[in-house]
Amino acid sequence: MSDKREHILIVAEALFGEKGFDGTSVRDIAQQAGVNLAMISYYFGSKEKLLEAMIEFRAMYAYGILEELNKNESLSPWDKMDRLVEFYVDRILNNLPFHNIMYTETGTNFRSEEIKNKVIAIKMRNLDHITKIITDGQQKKLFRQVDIPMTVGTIMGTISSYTQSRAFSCQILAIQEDINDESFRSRLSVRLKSHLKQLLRAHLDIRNEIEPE
Amino acid sequence: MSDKREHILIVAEALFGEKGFDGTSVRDIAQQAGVNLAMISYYFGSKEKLLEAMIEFRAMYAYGILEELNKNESLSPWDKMDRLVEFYVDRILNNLPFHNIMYTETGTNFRSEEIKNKVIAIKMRNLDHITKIITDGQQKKLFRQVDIPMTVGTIMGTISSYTQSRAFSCQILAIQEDINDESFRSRLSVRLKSHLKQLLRAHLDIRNEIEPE
DNA sequence: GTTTAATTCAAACGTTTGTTTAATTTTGTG
DNA sequence: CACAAAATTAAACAAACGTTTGAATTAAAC
Repeated sequence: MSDKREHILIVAEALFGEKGFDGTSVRDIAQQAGVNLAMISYYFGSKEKLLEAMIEFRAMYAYGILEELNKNESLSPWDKMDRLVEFYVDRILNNLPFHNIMYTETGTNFRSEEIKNKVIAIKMRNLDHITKIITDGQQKKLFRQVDIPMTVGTIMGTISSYTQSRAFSCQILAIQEDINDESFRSRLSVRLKSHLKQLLRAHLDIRNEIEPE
Repeated sequence: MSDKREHILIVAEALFGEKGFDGTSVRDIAQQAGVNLAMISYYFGSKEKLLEAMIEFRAMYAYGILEELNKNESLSPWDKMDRLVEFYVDRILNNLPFHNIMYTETGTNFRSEEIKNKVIAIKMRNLDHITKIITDGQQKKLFRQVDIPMTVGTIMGTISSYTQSRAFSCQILAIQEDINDESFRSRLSVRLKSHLKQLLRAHLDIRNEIEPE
């Protein structure tokens, strides 16, 4: 992939993440990227194809890491869950613009069938990996019976609920608003990881099986 | 509020929820509502003010219910948490279009300072109510020490992660896609409530306090 | 019934939108 | 250097955008 093409993708990612797909014009992108307006059509064909290319571009990002985690025999299911939490929090916080796009632009109706299929494929892959870890823990009599897709929704949803708006998160979490982005992400990261680990430990522990009332 | 004004608001809500604020034109709204294009400016002043009016309109919605729940002395903290889950799941599933707008349109940068303040005010109010319930449970030695704002994020985030896209949710939850909206919401409701109650029971129970390692 | 205010309307306003064109410059190749 | 392909440009395109206008209609008040 040419440098310029990639540069446009990264600039567009920041703009889409900030102002949304419909809220960003191709002129915005061209100007911010320092290229001629016509280059977007030239490289991608259309604005929508650009979004598609962006998803393709970022989807490659995490391939392998989860596979590796799953195959690692030396880690207990508990360790794997902890690492899973760390992986997702880090990945999302380090790719906030793209995550915001996924979060925002995949609403009720997807922009195109291609985009819809790509996004769903990514999410299904995630679900598969987490499912393997949890069922493994269940077979080893460490984890109790839980609704696995819902548990995945809880992990992703908790992270997402604090990555959509800085102003909002600072207010709720009592973080001063004027710290820089790096510090904000770092504080949010610590807090999310610690909460999610504690939450999942209680949620999954077989000793916390609900007694029939 | 005049009938026509309210009718425009409801139509706009459905459209914004489906196609986003920027993705919906005032002409779309006018046509769908069966009113003249100029009536939107006439009633609301502008498209953005319409969104503001919509938030105002819906924000009134839940006032009182949470206050009542909190004051109810006959309910245990556990009961209150269960009712809280039911309340939020029901409220969000019964107002999916509006919830999608809040979910989508309050991204990194809000559309205006007024809207930002309104939305944050609503969320802070929610946080306050849940905080009261949880701290009450802690004082009664039923709940353990948890990160309350994060716990709220978990509740809201879990629900939101399955209300953004029907296609996606059906796929993940293994629900056939061709059932009607009513049935979909009903099945999702049951599953969300059961998962969240089980999750929070384990998460909050003081008997699940983490032993220092 | 007359007058005043509120509502509705078709039409037009000036911008901005995504995309295309056709000419020009740059680059790579023999 | 010469030539073809790729990259870049300014300009223009039609369509869609949010908003405003001013006349026409309806409703309310006296």
